[in-house]
Amino acid sequence: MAANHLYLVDGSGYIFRAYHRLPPLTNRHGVPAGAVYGFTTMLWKLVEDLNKPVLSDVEGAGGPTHLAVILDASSKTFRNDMYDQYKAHRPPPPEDLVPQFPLIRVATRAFSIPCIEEVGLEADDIIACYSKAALAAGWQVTIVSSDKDLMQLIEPGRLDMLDTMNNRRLGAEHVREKFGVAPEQLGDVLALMGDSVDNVPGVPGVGPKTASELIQTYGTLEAVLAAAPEIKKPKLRQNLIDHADNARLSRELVRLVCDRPLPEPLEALAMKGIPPEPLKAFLTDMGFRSLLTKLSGAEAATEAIAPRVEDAQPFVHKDYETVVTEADLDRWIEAARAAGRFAVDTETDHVDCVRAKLVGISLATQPGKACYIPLAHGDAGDDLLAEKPVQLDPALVLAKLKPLLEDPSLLKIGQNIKYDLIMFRKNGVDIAPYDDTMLLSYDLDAGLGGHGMDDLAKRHLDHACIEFKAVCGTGKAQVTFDKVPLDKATEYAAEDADVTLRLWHRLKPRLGRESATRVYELVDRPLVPVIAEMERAGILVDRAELSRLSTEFGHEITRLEGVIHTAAQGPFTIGSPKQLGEVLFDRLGAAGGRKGKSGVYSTDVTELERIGLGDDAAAEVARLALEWRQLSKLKSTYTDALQEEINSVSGRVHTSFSMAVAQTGRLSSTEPNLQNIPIRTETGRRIRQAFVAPAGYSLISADYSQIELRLAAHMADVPQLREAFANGDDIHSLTAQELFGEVNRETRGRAKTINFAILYGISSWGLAGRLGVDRTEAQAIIDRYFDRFPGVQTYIAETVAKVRELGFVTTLFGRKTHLPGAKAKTVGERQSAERQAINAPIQGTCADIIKRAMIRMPAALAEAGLTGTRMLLQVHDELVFEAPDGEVEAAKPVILRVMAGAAEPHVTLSVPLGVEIGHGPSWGAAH
DNA sequence: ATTGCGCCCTA
DNA sequence: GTAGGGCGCAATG
Repeated sequence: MAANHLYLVDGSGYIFRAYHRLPPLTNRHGVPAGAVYGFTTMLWKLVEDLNKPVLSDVEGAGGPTHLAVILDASSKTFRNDMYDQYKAHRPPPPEDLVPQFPLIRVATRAFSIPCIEEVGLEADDIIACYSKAALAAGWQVTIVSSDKDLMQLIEPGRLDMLDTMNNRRLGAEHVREKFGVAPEQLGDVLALMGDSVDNVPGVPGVGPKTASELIQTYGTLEAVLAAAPEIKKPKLRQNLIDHADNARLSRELVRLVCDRPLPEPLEALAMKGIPPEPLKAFLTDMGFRSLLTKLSGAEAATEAIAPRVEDAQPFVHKDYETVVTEADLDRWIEAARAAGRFAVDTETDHVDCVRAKLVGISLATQPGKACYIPLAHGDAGDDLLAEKPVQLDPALVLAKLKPLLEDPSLLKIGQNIKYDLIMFRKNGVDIAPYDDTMLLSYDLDAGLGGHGMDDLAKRHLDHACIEFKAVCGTGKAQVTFDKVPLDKATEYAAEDADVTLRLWHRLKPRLGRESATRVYELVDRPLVPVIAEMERAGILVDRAELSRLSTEFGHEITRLEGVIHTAAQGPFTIGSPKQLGEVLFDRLGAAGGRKGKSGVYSTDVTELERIGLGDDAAAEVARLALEWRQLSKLKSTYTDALQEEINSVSGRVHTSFSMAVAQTGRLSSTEPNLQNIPIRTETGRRIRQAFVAPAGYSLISADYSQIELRLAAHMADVPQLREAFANGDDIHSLTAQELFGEVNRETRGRAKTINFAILYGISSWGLAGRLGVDRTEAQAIIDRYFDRFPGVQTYIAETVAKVRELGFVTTLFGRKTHLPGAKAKTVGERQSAERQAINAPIQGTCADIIKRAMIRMPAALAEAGLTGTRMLLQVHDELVFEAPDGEVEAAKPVILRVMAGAAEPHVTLSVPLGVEIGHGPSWGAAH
């Protein structure tokens, strides 16, 4: 006899998750409806399963015979009587989610499905009550939710949970995996760990891991509390003793109530099929055209208002293949050809791609269908791998893959494909054409979160990738990927390719819909091979010179230490802001002194300079400490560190440019950061002089002159500024003349500060601080600026209006920066977002323009026959080249032309782009 | 061994 | 007031 199977949908939980997972759609009335759309499709799928005996992916789990949606009726429940702080700090739901709550009830009614809520009970409790009743009647139960509190109810074979976003069944094994205990012990774990969102106190210092370990060791919460005095770790022991009451309270808070009378009898939840009305009316009203089409079985709607929701499939690591035979390799290559596009990922033995060796390659041809081709596992010989595993010959694999990876009719998809491009280039393979999911995400969602694979898998697939740490270990025990056994390596590497392919399916279709195609195709995607080549080239540094500077700085630092300790009447750690502050203010009695939030005196430059004006011991220490700070900064960050960064293979320094980190579209540089090499002080500039060209070569430095101000003049349409740039006039002098009626050193300096303040999103408070005037005076200056340059005021007003309305701003090339803070609750946060909104289009357009110049540069140099000239670095508005001495003079006009014309033809500026260029034996000399 | 903070280098 | 990365210290595990 087929047992009844009750499905209980956690409606409130679902809508919160759907809201954060799905795009912010609005229905045809302009009401936000993304979460409702998700909810509707989810119900649809559940209902469809009604007539299927078994869900395809789970053995024995049938579709529903009974179904209800459970909602929270009110925010106050009996738990608030127990503990008034319960859920007290939970932030209010987002503004565009609020109108969707009532629509959930409307949607449920449209399906003619019961919708149950009860005042004073949370949805979780109602679900518990129904679960208990149904189990008692011998029914199967499935709770449609992924809420951890509800996992307490799981009973093997009788009650499971369904995560519809992942299409994943959650059983006792899931609880065991996630919390290390059986479902019936979960309440004790949850009580110990607490929940910051619901404000369940738990025990301080006890997180999921410790809670799980304690319950695993002692069995129950009471047993843990009883054994507390014997626990070894002193802090944990004390916390358990001190907060035993909180733990018991938490236990009651997480306990689900299951003994209340049912609002509706079980039989009232029977599925009787879905009448076409009122469902059809609901779908029409909401404008869910694709679902409407499904319902009426008519022709496909030409343009559905909602995106097609990809059927989420679980990640099954055991299905990934390890390819070690030629026949298997051929089969995968054939599958990739047949698919027309596939994801590819390389595994290496080093993050540094100059030294890295290719260890393996993974491919994914369909979601869930991926393989790993190991090439060099166990080559080094080691303990983990007793003997070198059987693998295909790397040369053979590369020879077979080359036609595939270079086939112009096949799209290669990578996540941060710059790395793979470099690795394959080193092995004689030039991947083309390609897509990069990291850059797709960056161009769609900059400002909404990270763009690394783990971030994206979490955000779009609700999937936690296997951690690299879990495969290769961490710290001293860390091994390189070639030491990893093939089965583990396959799970990790193939998953990467699988995730990448699935992400591409989610992201690529959005590009056109969300107007990101232009910046992706015109700016970021074509930049990848250019940057790859710059990183591969690296720059030469004079190790001996850096070493000399290190020694020199070191001696001076030692000398200063002696003098400082004498003046301070005793030794202390000068590098510790805490100790320096205490010496200056408490021991030597310096006046003033402001403490930060961690209770430490501020000892930053402004503070030390202020103290240094005096003539007592504190002033002397402050002045000397400034010198000490400068030298130790230069030594530790530059002269010492840069020597370590010289690559043992190339003898040069290879930075890594991150293409998807900065919110505005800029690049960033790491390991080492070559975008913050000193230039402002004479001592600092000596470090720039250690960046050199090899014998017979020179370095060329070309930078845009005041590009951000020029772009502001164009974007805000300020005639005086535009003319001044066209005539080559001094822009700060002009501003001084307009604002103060006369130009001298002082007014020009103030005008310069104000011009920068505009670019950074002006505030009277901030400008006041910079100019050393009071707020009223700063505001008066701003008013005068707006009066003289009304276009600036309009630009700011329009930009702020735009970010408030749309939540993002755009550059002239269409690059978006999302600023969710513009809709934040606090004024401070909103104002901060507004300043970012004012700056991002300017800074971002500058980034777009120099990127366009970089993309065109290699071909322009090649066309001019300059085969020896290479672009090495980008520093936001500057490009650094290395050129044979014989090519320098010919290269300069090419570089100038490309940079000055970089916006054209896609963007036409009303101001010229000025470029300054110089060359010399070192970077310092080229300026 | 990892993490947050204060500080400071760049455009 | 914008955008970044990295160092040493001091407090965690």
